[in-house]
Amino acid sequence: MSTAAGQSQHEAGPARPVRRLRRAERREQILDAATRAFARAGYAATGLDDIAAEAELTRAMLYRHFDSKADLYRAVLDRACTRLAEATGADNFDDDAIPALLRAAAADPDGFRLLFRYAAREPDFRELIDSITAASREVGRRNLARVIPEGPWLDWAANLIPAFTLEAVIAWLDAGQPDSDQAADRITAAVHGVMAAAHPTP
Amino acid sequence: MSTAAGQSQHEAGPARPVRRLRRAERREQILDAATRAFARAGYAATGLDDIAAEAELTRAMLYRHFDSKADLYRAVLDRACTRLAEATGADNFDDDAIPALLRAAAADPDGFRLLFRYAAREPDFRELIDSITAASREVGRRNLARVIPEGPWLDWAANLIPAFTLEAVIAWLDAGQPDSDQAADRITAAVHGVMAAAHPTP
DNA sequence: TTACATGTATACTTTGCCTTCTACAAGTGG
DNA sequence: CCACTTGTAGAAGGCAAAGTATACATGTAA
Repeated sequence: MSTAAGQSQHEAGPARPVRRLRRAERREQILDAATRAFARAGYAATGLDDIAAEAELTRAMLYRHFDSKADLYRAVLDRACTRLAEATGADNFDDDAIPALLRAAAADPDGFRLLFRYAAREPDFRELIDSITAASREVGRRNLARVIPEGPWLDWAANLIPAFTLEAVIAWLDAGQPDSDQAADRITAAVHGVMAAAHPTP
Repeated sequence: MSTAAGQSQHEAGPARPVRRLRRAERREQILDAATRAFARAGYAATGLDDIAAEAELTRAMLYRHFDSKADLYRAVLDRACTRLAEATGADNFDDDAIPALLRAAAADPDGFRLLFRYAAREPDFRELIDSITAASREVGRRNLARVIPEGPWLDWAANLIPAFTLEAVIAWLDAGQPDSDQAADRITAAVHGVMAAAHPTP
């Protein structure tokens, strides 16, 4: 029976026809799946089996596209960083900064969450997004330095405001991305509120 | 030479006299060290060797006090939760909530950071602090429900405000814990700023 | 001084998961 | 038809870190 005419896999069900993709497309599809999988639990807590399952492939295929788990993760993070940079543009924190962030987050929610909820806290990979976070902190600090004197409170505000902005964007994703124009207004207002509170005294 | 009269350890240096503690105290000291070690990189990225080194003990001793790495981690988190609950009191988010949070964070900075920077994102242990975060979200939601209509924006604000408060406290720890009274004022003001921004229209 | 709790030191086993390898099946294009 | 690519299936291999075991040293208290 089983050795008769070679049936595809395990003779289960109506024999799904096996999706074939060309190399470059499969690579992208794997990156998509890996982004989703990693975004659920971070690097360490995500096994290659989870990723393979998410991509509906075997583990072996992952190794035909990436040298190692770390390599795959780096590729995922790199792509997410690139997309983020593209979607936000080289905009140096002018008034369009927050709408740009929202666009970026909406364009790649899993990548966004992965970058800022997990990768930012993973010692081995933090460096990959440090350029971004360091830049935003620096810009924030320069803006704040006009109204807050040098000292621990400036440090506090300069760290807090970018972190808060990201939290607000992620909370917006979690809330189902309602009305992005309104979201931009609310987040902008909230950031101003935090900045006002960061002042020493009125 | 080396086999002469049994010298304590490896004949290195002036033979540190070996700190002996009674079981309960050693346990606490291990929990302290483990809290510091885990607070640097989270559960997965911290080895038992890191903890042993931090505690200035051998790995073997860790197993005389805890059954496993997971058991040790749970003990660390439990203690941090307990301390947090004690330091904040059962105060249901009245005006003293933020000063209480600052007191708690100052009393156990490593535990505080560990709970909210790492444990909150670790699938296997998230449950241990969920009672806390869920409660704070719920209280926040009830307060907000008076000024924000039911819907995604209420969800957004109810998630964001507790997260923001914690970020603000951690940023205060990172900034060197300057003047906790002023910190309470600024964070309270900032929270109000965020709440104001969360309203639909002025 | 004897018994025990606390500690060091180090070698060993186990386990989980990444990683590699082999064998085979089936679409695709020249 | 044939070479090539893309795919499955599953068995080993290998390694790092968790966990176990044994032997010995030394304060402390009955």
